[in-house]
Amino acid sequence: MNGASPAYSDGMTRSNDEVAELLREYADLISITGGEAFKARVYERAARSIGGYDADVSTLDAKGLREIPNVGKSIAEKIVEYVRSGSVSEVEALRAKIPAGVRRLTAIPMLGPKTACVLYEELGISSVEELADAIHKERLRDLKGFGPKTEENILHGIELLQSSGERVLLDIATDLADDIVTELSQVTGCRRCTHAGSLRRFRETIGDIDVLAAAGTSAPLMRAFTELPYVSEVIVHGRKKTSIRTTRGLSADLRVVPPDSWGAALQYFTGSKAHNIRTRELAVHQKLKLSEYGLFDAETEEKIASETEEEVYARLGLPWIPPTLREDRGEIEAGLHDELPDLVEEEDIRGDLHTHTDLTDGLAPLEEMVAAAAERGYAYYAITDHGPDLSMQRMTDERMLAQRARVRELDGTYGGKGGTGMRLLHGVELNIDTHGEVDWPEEFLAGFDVCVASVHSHFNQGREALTRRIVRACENPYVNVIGHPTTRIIGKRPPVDADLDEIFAACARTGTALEINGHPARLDLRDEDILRARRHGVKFAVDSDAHSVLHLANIRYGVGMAQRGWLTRDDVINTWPRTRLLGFLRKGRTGRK
DNA sequence: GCCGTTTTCGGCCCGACTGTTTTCAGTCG
Repeated sequence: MNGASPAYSDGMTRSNDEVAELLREYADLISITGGEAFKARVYERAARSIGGYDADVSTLDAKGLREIPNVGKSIAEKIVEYVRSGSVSEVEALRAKIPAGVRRLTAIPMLGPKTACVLYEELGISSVEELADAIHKERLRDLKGFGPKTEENILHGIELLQSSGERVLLDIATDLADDIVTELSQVTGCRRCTHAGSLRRFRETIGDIDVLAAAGTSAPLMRAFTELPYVSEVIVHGRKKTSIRTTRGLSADLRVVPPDSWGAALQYFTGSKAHNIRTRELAVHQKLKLSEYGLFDAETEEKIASETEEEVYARLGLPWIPPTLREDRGEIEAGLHDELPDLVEEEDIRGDLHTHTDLTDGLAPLEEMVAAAAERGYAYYAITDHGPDLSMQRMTDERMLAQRARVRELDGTYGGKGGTGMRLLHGVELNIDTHGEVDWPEEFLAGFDVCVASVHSHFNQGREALTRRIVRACENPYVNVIGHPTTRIIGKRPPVDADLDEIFAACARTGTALEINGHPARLDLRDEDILRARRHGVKFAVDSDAHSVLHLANIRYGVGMAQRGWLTRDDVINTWPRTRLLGFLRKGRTGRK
């Protein structure tokens, strides 16, 4: 419930996303009407499976639908009904009983389905506004279980909801988490401290920061945590767990555990919730019990494993599962069959294929960017400033050729004797115009080592035109990488409405890589699209799209996204040795050296 | 309502914290 809803309205909702949202709503309505809890959970699970399923549910029959995990006879029938008629009678029946505003009440922190149900049935409250009004008129006083403190909490919750702390981007959350971990690590008695939660899993946006610490006594850590300079409010304050709200709009949880529980606690606190439920079920089936304190024999309570994550997973019959896979998207099954992917890691990245300099809209001169890239230990590095189509960048043939000459010189310095061995590629970020054409004719493009091509404008062209436009760019024999393929800006601009499967097929067919852009506001492609593209046999380029020296480090977020898309080194062209990469970049071109 | 190297029926994750209900339900992660 109250999961991550994107801050923008998504123009390209897939049938799967529509169905998933409908099932989530049904699950909430079951909870609110006092239905069986496990039934609601099944619908939530099915919603998640469908959202992450690669085939479009509107193209599947009942038999095909039932192959989706957690989808059985009943849910398959509902999906068929939805695809055929646009609605599901049983969902409509509950909608008729429970106004939409009642479900909305559960978005208030600390107000769940049970409370929403009581408020509606006893007082007829069916919107957040009515609830605030009722509290001010003291109408909640007569209800059993509602005291003055509860009223106060609800009012405060409404305030928070209305000034809603949006989920924040990965870099913002990372900075705050690093800061908290650094501070707490210095507290006397702190044996270990790290961040966990969705940040450790590299989710694209972060709702709150989870920090785990190991210590014999928790009090000094809890105190230090609540006394951090940017704490605006202490939400809960206990011996084992404390939650704060910060002035940076993010809240943070601290859990303190005994040092010998570290592994089990880290496993628990990393999540996801769905992954934890699956691992705990796995434990139950083996007559074990898994909690944040360890893996125990269910009967004797004897502790079996707890010190490291590896041990805990091993005793469940699983290899260690990388945090980026822990979303219950098949990683448990893959682990049981020893079929987990050997994920690409940041150290595997041999070079960045999409970066800018101050020749166009970057901040740093070529020499500084190249020096910083060499510092990162790259084996190769591409400079890809904008072409002339983005006219504000004032690019000309002459400027581009002059940059190339300088790149070749620097390549001699770095790649030659006495250099770091890093080889430079001269590239460009082309603009894909409304017809799928790019900035220069083929003769000029032939001079580049690598061409990234991206959509920068006319995002609302319509699905067919946009799809054709990007497919056309893939078919250009000089275009090697489609940059930030959906052009989304998280929280600001929705992804373009295009037929991604058609684009993925075109990329696979033409030998064009899809970019995984590591800029924290882009993260484009996102994880679910990567999973789908991978099944088409597409290759990927994980890039920083750096416009400054500092932003070269953003490639780590791209790697996080690639891992969430289950990618291995073989899937990512910029992990390849230079000769293999150059072979890929030659694409289908003829007559090129 | 789904699911099965302990089950086609009988199960369905686990613990912390809060407020108020003197023993626990609700919510969260």
